[in-house]
Amino acid sequence: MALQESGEMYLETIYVLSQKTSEVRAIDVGKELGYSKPSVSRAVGLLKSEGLIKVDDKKNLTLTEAGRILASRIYERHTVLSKMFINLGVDEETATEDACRIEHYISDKSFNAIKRYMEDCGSN
Amino acid sequence: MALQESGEMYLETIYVLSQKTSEVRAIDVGKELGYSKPSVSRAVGLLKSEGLIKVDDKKNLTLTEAGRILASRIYERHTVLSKMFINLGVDEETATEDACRIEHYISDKSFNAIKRYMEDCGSN
DNA sequence: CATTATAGTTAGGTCGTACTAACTTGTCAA
DNA sequence: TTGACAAGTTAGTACGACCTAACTATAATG
Repeated sequence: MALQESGEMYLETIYVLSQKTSEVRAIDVGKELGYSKPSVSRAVGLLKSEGLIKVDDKKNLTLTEAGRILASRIYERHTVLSKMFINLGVDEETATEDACRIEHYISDKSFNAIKRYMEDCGSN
Repeated sequence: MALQESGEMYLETIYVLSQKTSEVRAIDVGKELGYSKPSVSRAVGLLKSEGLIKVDDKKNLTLTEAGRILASRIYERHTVLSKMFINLGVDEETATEDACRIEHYISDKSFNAIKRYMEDCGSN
C-alpha cells in the first residue's frame, strides 16, 4: 500500500543525507529525525521489504530507483511549499515546518497547481 | 493536550451539521464521517471530557464555547484553503479533499499568510 | 588479544484511532 | 403491552508508529 507520512519522511531523509554525505546509516537517519534506533531499524526493514531502499553489507542505506523517485517527489513538494510560504511572508523556520507536514497530504493536482502558479509568478 | 486531526474532524463535523439541522446526534456524525457507532461514541466521550462538546439528556451534541471556537477555526481553514486551490484551478472535489487534510497541519502563521494574500488579491 | 565504543536488533510497551460483535436502552406502533 | 427498530455503549481487536531496556555484532584501540 501507499506510504504514510512516516515512511515518506524516512525516505526523504535518506535522500537528503545521501546528497550531503557518501554513506548513510540508520543511526544518521535517526539523529536527523530525532527517532530512536529501534524505530529506525523497524522502518528500514519495512522500506526494504517494500523495495524502496537497499541495505548493503556495511549497513549503508541507499534508495532503489523506486525509492528515489518517491523521495524526490516528496522533496520537491517540500522545497516548493517552503518557497511558497516564504514568498507569502512566513518566516523560514515556520515555512519549512509547515511544508514538512503538508508535503505528505497534498494531492498531485493541488501541488501541481501551486507549482505552476509559482513558476508563472516568476517568483521562483 | 492539543487535538489531533481526528478530534478536529469530529468537532468540525458537529459544527457544520449544527448549522444545517437543529439536532445533531452521534449517529449523524458517524454517517457524515463514515465511521462506526463505537468510534463516534468513544470520540464523543473524549471530546466531552475535554469540555469541547456537551451531550444533553436526549443525546444531542452541542459544542461548548471552547469547542465552537476550535471548530470554527478549523472550518475557516477549510473554506479558505478550498478557495485557494479552486482559485489555482484545482477542481472542487480535489480542492475540498486537500483542504480537509491540510487544515489540520498548517500553522497559524502560514494560514494567516494565505488568508491575507487571498484577501489582498480580492480573488476571495 | 581483550576492551570499549558504536551501530543495529529483539522484545515488549504505549498511544491514537479505527473496527466488529454483542449488549443495552429508548421509542413508537400494532 | 409487547415487539421491533434505531441509537448508543462495552469489550475486545488491529494497526501504525513511536518508546525503553537489553542484547548482539562489529570495529577500533591500547
